[in-house]
Amino acid sequence: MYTIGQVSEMFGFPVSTLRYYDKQGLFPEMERTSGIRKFGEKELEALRVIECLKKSGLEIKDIKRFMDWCMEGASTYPQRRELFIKQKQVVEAEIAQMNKMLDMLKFKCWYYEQAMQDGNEDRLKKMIPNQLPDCIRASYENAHSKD
Amino acid sequence: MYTIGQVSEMFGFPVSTLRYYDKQGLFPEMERTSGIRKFGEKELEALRVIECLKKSGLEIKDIKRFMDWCMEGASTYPQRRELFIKQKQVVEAEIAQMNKMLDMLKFKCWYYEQAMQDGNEDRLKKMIPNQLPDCIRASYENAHSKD
DNA sequence: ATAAAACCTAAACCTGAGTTTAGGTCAAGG
DNA sequence: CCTTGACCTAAACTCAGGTTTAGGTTTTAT
Repeated sequence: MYTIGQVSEMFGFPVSTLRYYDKQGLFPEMERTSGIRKFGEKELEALRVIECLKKSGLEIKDIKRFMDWCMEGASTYPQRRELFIKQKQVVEAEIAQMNKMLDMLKFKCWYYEQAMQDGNEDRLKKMIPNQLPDCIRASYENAHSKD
Repeated sequence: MYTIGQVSEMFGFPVSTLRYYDKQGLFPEMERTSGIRKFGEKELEALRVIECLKKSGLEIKDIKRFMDWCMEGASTYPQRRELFIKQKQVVEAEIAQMNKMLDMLKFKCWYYEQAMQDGNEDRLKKMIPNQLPDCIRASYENAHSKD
């Protein structure tokens, strides 16, 4: 069993955030001794899930709904499974998008490297895509394609 | 040259958001004819960069700073390059994290699939990591490792 | 026994990123 | 011409997700 301060250290969340999550109902089974919160293995696993679902873009109230399902027992397995399937798709789409952003960023890094060498952007601005070096053209085209 | 409504269509941003970005100074060179905004190629490229930098987690005021650098000319190439190098690292780290989240989500999908088959979580809860099927154990371990 | 450190609550406050509203102006088609 | 839809502004509003504050209790170390 851990105190809120220890959990804060372990996960790198401020204490105020853990209290806030608790208030939002994200630790429905947390115990207390004379008012003081006791985080057990259940709460640590909840925090791992919270971290994951938050990073995948879910709102607190939807995470709360998931915790409610967990309290409701076996009858909600289908909903919980559906949630994770959906978030898996969301994250896969996000990674794909991030990779596109990465291409844009790589292109811009190269672009400003060139601009610094040239002292201006004249040559770059006149350049058409097929004059780009191979390793950069792919990134450029990916970054400038629609969707 | 495009109107704000056309650009809204092209990029899928609400008109109010484009006006908001303009107000925040993200289109420093935008022209107008009798008060009406005219989006040219410069503004479209700015929007592509805005999209990219926002998705990489940059705040509006930092994007504004970048636009200011663009107005200042060749002397700010180093700062602009640094910005893109840093954001590239940020996005790379984010992708790595997303992949970890994905492993957690895959594990949870499998977990609830099993729970539905079993009708309860008894078997799953007693299971220790090396009893997991190979294809899931890797995800589980990745998802539960620190950092 | 006592003082410092860590815990507690409720409620006010903050921030970023827009959105909405109210009241007007502009331009393209009939 | 004139109307209708798209445009304009300033300012107020919204919302999620916390953080801060004020005032109090509990635990821990000396």
